Amino acid sequence: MPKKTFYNLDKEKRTRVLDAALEEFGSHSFHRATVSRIVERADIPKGSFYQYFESKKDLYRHLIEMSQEKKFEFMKGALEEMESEDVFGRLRKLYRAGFRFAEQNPRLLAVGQNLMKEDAELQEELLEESLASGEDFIIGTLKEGVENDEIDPNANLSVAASMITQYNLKLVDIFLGTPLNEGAEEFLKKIDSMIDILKNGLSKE
Amino acid sequence: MPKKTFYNLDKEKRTRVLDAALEEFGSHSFHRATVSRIVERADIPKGSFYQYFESKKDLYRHLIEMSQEKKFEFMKGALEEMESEDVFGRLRKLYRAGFRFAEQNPRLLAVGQNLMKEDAELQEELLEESLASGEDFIIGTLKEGVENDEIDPNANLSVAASMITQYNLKLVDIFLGTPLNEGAEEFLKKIDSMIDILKNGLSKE
Amino acid sequence: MPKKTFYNLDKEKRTRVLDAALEEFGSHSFHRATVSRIVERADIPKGSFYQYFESKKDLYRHLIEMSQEKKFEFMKGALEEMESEDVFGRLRKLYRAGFRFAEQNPRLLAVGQNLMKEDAELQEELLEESLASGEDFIIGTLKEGVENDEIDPNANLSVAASMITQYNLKLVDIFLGTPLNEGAEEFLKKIDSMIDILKNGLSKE
Amino acid sequence: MPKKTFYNLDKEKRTRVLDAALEEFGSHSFHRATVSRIVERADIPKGSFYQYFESKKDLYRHLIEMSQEKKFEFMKGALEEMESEDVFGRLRKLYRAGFRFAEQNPRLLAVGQNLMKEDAELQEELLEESLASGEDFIIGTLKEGVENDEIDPNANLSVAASMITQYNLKLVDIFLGTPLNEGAEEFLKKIDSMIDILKNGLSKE
DNA sequence: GATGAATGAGCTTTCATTCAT
DNA sequence: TATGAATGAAAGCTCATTCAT
Repeated sequence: MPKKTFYNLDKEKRTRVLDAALEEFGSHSFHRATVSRIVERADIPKGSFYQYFESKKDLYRHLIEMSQEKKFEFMKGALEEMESEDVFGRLRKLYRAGFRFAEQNPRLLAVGQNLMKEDAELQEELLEESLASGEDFIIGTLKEGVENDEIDPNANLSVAASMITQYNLKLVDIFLGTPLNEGAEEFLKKIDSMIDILKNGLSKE
Repeated sequence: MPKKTFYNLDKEKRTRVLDAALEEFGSHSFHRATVSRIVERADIPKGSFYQYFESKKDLYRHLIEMSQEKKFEFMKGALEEMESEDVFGRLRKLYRAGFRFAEQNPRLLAVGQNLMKEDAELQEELLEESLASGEDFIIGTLKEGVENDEIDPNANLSVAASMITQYNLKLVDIFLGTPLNEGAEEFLKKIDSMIDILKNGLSKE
Repeated sequence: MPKKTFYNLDKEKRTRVLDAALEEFGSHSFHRATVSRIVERADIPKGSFYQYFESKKDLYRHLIEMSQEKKFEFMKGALEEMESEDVFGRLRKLYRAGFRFAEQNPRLLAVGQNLMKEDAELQEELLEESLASGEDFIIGTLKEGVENDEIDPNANLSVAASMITQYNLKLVDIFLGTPLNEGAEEFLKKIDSMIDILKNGLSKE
Repeated sequence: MPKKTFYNLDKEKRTRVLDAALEEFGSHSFHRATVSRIVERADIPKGSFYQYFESKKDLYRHLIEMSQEKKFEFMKGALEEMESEDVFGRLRKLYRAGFRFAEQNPRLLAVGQNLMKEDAELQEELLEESLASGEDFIIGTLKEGVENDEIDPNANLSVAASMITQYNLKLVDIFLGTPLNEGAEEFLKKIDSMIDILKNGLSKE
């Protein structure tokens, strides 16, 4: 956790620091990111950095948590209006909500994506249970599909969920411009195509 | 490219160096891998390293290329006997061949997997077109499926191909023991499940 | 010397600061003690610290002087009732009084002991003449023993006095639990043994 | 242990590094000693330091061990010719030998003396059993005195041994010029006086 | 060509003290 | 006078690469 000195900072400076950190951790892995570049970009003395944060990891963890909270907050709305839909309609809405979140918080997305490429060790340390929970949520949703006769009860839901989360990584990479940043339309079409493939692939009959 | 001095080395030494490098780049990302550990493990002087290679990256690039060639060589056989099958049967065989390759070359696999987690920048530099080419091959195969009336011509083949390659990353992670190393059987079952989902998902009608 | 702002503080706060300082300098050498920990423990702002004291050393010096005064005050009583005894009886009482002081002011003792392990430079700066004066007092006492025919006039009193003060350091270390904190009884027995050895060692005949 | 690169250095440079280290650790405690000053004095790049040693502590440990070995080597001779003497004669010779060693290796002495003023933790880590063994050796010698009827069997040998080792610290301080460096004669007289006091103090009758 | 020592920029972190309000 | 953020020099250490023999 950042020290309270950080929260006592005036908002402009706090923002400057967070922006510099997002920029740094969005474009470098945790280990390659440097405090020196962050303080330089934020235009604060290096000593100040350690007045605000315990360590480089402290700041990183803060960013990750911020990102998760923000995304959770954002997704809550989407999740509520999903209730009525069938299971694939819900997944589609979930993805579209994710896309809107990404549009509004591209750097947060980049930080998270970089974390996904880190040591398993670091991931576990920072994400704790939340890593698995993403896939578990998908599996849960698919199970409801089975109960509603939308999904073949013999389908391997665990594999399907992995396919979804893995393809999501690809989407994020694409979104972040790796290798190329396509337009929103193109993007939403990809989401729909994936959902359609899975819908057909898993549906009863 | 390694310098010609490297190729002048007797085979035993060359192997020792490559083995040490595989070990290092298989267990560390490019940036965290150190030349010191490689030369120590290979039991060669540090100066020699730079007689053989231009730089750390030079060796890394060589490993990546070697790995790709070796895999290509290995897959050629599998590809030939795939001719007769239908498209999903071929994909299944492709994956099973990939699995056998992985079993025989786990460290090569690890190096490649680590590269997938690197900076986009580094990936582009080292993989050049070959990154896309893997996906292109899948797309080509799927296209044949369309022509043979096995696949719905309206299906988004590019998305399907991405789903396949992305899920492959997951399989490799599982294979390499992250997060858990399951038995071969379990493994092949996952492959089959994925193929089945896609088969249903993409098939005409 | 502390600034007058320190003396303007209400007693409770002043005590809090001194306690925090005793704790810190009792458990760390001067150089390893940190102002940050002191202000944190005393629950005062860091800026205030420098309102009260010129520097870390200023506070340290104050503590040392306080400690010496307090000990001197304490010992005065013991010294008075020693008059009637022979010289070794007096030394014994001196030590026992020192032991009681230690029991009542263990942290003061620890601070002093830590100082004894500092750079000679720092010691000289802070202790000035008082270092020697302890030994001089012992020598004075021994001289009286010579005059009273209790001590051999040829004995090297300076060496004897050093032996006493040096052994005292050992006792303090033991007392402070380094390497092991024995019971009071054991402790007093050691004092007696030392006195006995010296008594025999120095006595006439 | 220093790395083998250190031992491969030409003697002049190796000496320069060791001299710089002795100078640094002789005049500063382990924690206050800095690698920067050492490399500056030795006139080597900082990177080289870490080619030669694992860490600051590695070098320090080496110095301590060197010092102990050297002293042990030196003392062996003295110990042998002590056989014939009575117990106090032996202690006297021991001290005189120690003094000669000090004269020839004053900086080694200073390093050791600084270590005695360190954290108990650091001492234990670096000295392991050898710390206690010094006092044990003295006790053993005194015990022989008891067996030979030279020492009162009721004497507290443990206290006597502590007095000896503690006074030794004082002697070393004096020798190293803290507070003042006296002549050799004066010095030897102090040793004799201490031995005499103990001899009388412990002798039977 | 082989060797292994030399190099130095850069890393994260600490902390006494000063500054600005 | 009180406050707590600002500061920057300095610490130990790493490592890819170059240099000298």
